[in-house]
Formats: sequence, structure tokens, C-alpha cells
Amino acid sequence: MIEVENALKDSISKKVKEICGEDVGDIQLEEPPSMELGDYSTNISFRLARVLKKPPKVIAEELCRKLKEENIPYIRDVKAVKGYINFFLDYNSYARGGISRILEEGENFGRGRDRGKKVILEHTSANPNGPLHIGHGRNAIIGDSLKRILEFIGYDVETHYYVNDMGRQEAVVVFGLERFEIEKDKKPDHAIGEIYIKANKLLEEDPQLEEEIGRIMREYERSLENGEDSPIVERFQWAVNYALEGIRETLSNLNIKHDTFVWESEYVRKGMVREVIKRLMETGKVVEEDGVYKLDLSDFGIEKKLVLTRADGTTLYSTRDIAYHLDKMSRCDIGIDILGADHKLTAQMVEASLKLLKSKTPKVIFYEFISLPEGSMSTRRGRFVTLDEVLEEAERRAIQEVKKRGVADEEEIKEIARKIALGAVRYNIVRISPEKPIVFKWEEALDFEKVGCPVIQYAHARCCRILEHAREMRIEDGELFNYHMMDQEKILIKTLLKFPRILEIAGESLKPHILANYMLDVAHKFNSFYGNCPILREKNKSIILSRLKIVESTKIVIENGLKLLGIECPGKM
RNA sequence: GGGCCCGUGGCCUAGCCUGGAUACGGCACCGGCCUUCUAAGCCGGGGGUCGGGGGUUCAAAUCCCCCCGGGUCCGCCA
Repeated sequence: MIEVENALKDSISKKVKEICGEDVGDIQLEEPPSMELGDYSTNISFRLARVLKKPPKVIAEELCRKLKEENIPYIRDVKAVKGYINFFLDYNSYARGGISRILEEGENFGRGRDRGKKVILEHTSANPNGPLHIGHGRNAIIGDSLKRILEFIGYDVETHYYVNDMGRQEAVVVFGLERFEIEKDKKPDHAIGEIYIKANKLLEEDPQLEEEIGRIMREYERSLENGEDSPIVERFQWAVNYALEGIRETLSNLNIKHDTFVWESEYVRKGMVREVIKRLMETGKVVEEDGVYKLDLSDFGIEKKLVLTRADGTTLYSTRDIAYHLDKMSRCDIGIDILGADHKLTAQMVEASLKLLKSKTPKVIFYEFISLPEGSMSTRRGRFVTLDEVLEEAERRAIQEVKKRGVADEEEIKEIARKIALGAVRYNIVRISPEKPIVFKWEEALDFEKVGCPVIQYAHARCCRILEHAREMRIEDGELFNYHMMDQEKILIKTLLKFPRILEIAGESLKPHILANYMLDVAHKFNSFYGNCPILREKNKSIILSRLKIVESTKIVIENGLKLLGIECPGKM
């Protein structure tokens, strides 16, 4: 609970000032390794040792004496141990205060005040030349989770899918569509993907055709710049929209919806790319080399020069990307991009260019690749595992599991299995911190035992069942938390009350995996509580009532938390 | 060759930014618990040179340097 922490910090800060006469800045509160040692601790004495020229142990004891005189809310005792100062909560009042807050706030528990800040978060942005694979999934899932978290803690968030319709790869699709029949009964993104693979194979066999790709790209760009709605423009639009239709469906199955799809070509059509090039030319940082103009970014520690346009005058991805970012950053307070680690250099160059143009720059979250045991994925070679097949397989296995348990009837099973599958897939990706490379293995991705989201959903289902039974029992109101509480309930309550702080940390540091790991922690703490503290079997009415409130609070935290990870709770499983 | 990222028990993973008390969990393994709130669970147990070596510090998984292994980038591709 933030109130407790702030009160503690204030008291410590005040006493430190009395001892050494000066402000030592922000006090850090930690949690001791075990409950016997206390609930909160500070290592301030170690930091003061040098200033005061006294051993930490002596300082801790002195501070401890002074802190004991203070009346800090919810704190019943202070102890000095081996240089640390440890604080002990009065769990009865802490539980009463904390639990009633969770229950009052309900689905708003953890929600932050409106910050009056507009965020544009760009994620997924996969090229529309095939279905999304699990690598794209990592991008989409991190992005969508982050959007939900930021929104919940008080930001106004708009998500962008930057549609890359101008690259070589899309020209290859258009080229392929001229030569191969598209399979109309296939899911559109998969059908486009096959065309793309076939076209690439053809290009490999007959490199002469490469000329044709260049011609298509030039023609498309010229048409756009002239503002024409020529056949080539229509062909590109058709191909892109067709693939996007399938991509949208996959995203929707993952509970992901973008607010805006921004087409790269729009920046060419509106002349904004030319404008950017012109403005970059005026910075005085442009040199001519091998017949093309290049931007020298050595002032930013980047050795590689940025090519502004091709020798044939057509634009490049990077310049279009700068135009997009210039526009985007002017429309928000904070811009966030989710990018694969392979984009690090490009992102640096975009950032440097934006600085040259006096623009704000985006915050970028980089994630490492998901590879297959046999090597890295490749859309071009058709070597990838699609999100569609992962979701489908997960659902198939979930149906089997749910049937085995026999807790739901035929109609419910499908819906329950869908939620479990979605949770398993999203959770297994979002729980890993993004800078960690992942090797995709089917057994790991779809393991419903123990690790992962089903455990959390299961804990939630248990809550639901208990509350259901409790309603039938019609337990009357009474005094709460007036008994000697078990460790498991103390630990659970403390964990539940960390939720708002966790969201703050996960949101501000742009790390959704922190929330994911916390959710598993809540489930474990709940299971331990459930296994050790009788609820409905308890004789004492006040204890039953109090524990039911804990169950209800757990249900709220799990629902709120999983919702922010884009995961639903089946309620029974 | 240079830049960036990763390297934590047999396997997966948190902690690293902001250094502190027994390194968080899970899988697998061993033992106990279902006529009692869903056993996708609970309780207990074994298992660790935090890739290696130096350094800074009263204190290093955490900060600095070097090395090893893996990934990635260094296109008039995106």
C-alpha cells in the first residue's frame, strides 16, 4: 500500500535529518528476505556509515530507537537487525484498510489518475506480404499489453500499425499476383504469403526479372507523387488490403485491435517525404557520394551515412520512416515504437535525423528474435510458425484438457478453451523480458501444466467457485480481521496490495513482463492460502467473512491484471 | 573486423538500470496429501563456480576492464 510506504519514508527521512542534519535524498524501502525479519526494511544506515563515521549497526540502533517513538500508520514494531532497520505491519488494520480499498475500487483497483498525456504507440507493423508469425506475435503482444497498461494508469493511448506498402517486398507480391493465381479459399494473408514465396523462388531462378521489380516500384512511387489513382496504385492497394484482412483477423483472435492503420505511401502522396529530404539537405550535414546524397550523422556517433534517395530518385524506407515519425511525434506527447532488435541501427539513425529537424524522438522498445530450433524464421523462404497455427493448436489441446476435467458442458467448453489458449499463447510470450532471445518449442509454448497462464486462470476459477458457494450459504456481515492471521493470508494480502505499484513500474518502465510475472506470483500466493487456510469450512464466522473478502479481492486483482495482458478469465476450467 | 543484445542448478526464467541480509519462481527428480471450498492444487526434500578472469567497494548476479560462447546489425533492403 502506497500510503504505508510513503508514511515510512517520511518518518525515516525525518529521523535521518535529526541525526545527521542533512537531507540524504529519496529513502529506498525494501522487503526483507523473510517474514520473520519484517515487512519493510531500509539499508539507510549503510549509506550513512561513511558520512557519520559510525558502524551501520550503531546508526541502525539509534534510528530504530527514534522511529519507535513515531506513530506510523499500520506499523506495529521497528527492529534494528545487522545494520538494517526492519518494520513490522499490524496486519489486522492493514488488512482491513487494504482489502476494503480493493473491494471499493473493484475493476478500477490499480487505475491511475488521468495524466493529460497523449501517447502514440506503434506496434506489430508487419509487412503485408504474408501471415503473422510468432516473431511478429512478440511485437504485437508486448505492444498491446503495454497499450492496455498505459491506458489504465492514466495515459491517452492511440495505437498505430504502420503499413509498409512501398518496400521491395510488396512489389514482389504485386509482381507475383501478375503471374500466379491466388487461392481464394485460403485465409487472405496466407494466400498472399504463398504468392510471395512463389515469386521469390521465380526471382531466384531468373535474376533477370529483378529489373521488373524495380520498374514496378518506380511506377508505383511516380504514380503516388502525381496523385494518380492508376492501375498500379490499385494493384498495390488491393494486395495490401487483402493481406491486412487476414492479419487483422489473427490480431483480433489475439484480442488485439489497432486504432489507426497508417500507410507509408501516404507520406509520399502528400509530399511529406520530399519535404523531409529538403529539410535534411538544409541542415548542412549532407554530402554527395557515389552520385547520391547522404546524411552525415557522425555528430551522433553513427559512422554509417544515411542515404536520402536512390540514384534513380526514388525514396527509401528510412527517409519515409523519418517523415512518418516527424508527423507522428507532432501529434503526441510521447511516442513509443516496438521494434525488433535488428532495427537498432535504423532506429538510431531515425532518432538522430529527428533531432536534426528539432523534433521530439520516440522511446523504443527492442525485442530479440524468436527463432526455431532449426534456425531463424524467414517469410521469404516460408520457414516460420504462424500465430494462426499456434492459436489453433493451443485451442485443440485446451479443449482436450477441459473435457478431461469435466467441469463444463459441451457448449461452454469451446469458449473456455479459447480463453485458455489465448492466455497460454499471450502469456508465454509476454512473461519473458524482451531483450532475451527465445527459441520456439511447441512443447514449451503449449504446456498447460504448472507454468504459465492456466495457473492464474485456475486460481481465478477457484475464487469464483468459492464465492458462488458462499452466496448460497448467505453469510451475514460481521467484524473483519479481528483474529490471529495465518502467514499465507498476510502474504497474499500484501501481494494483492502491490498491484497499483506494479502497474506503475511496468507502465513507466515500459516493461509488461513485470506485470506478467507478478500475476503468477498472485496465483501462487493464492494457491498457498487456499491450501492452508480453510474458508467455507472454517467455524468462526468472522474468519469466514474475512477470508471471503480476501478471495473476492484476489478475483478482482486477477481479472484486472489479466485484462491488462489481453487475457480473459474463463471463471471455471 | 566494429557496434548492440544474451549467457543464472539437467531445462526455462526473475533479479542487473538505482550494489547490501539465506539468488524469485517454474519444469524435471524424490517423499507426503483427494469420502472435506475444482489435485491445472497444497506441504516437505535434494540440486547453483549467477559463462571465465581481473578490478572498484565495508559489501558485486548487479558497477568497470579483458576474454569465451550464442544471436544480431554494419544495403542506393525493409
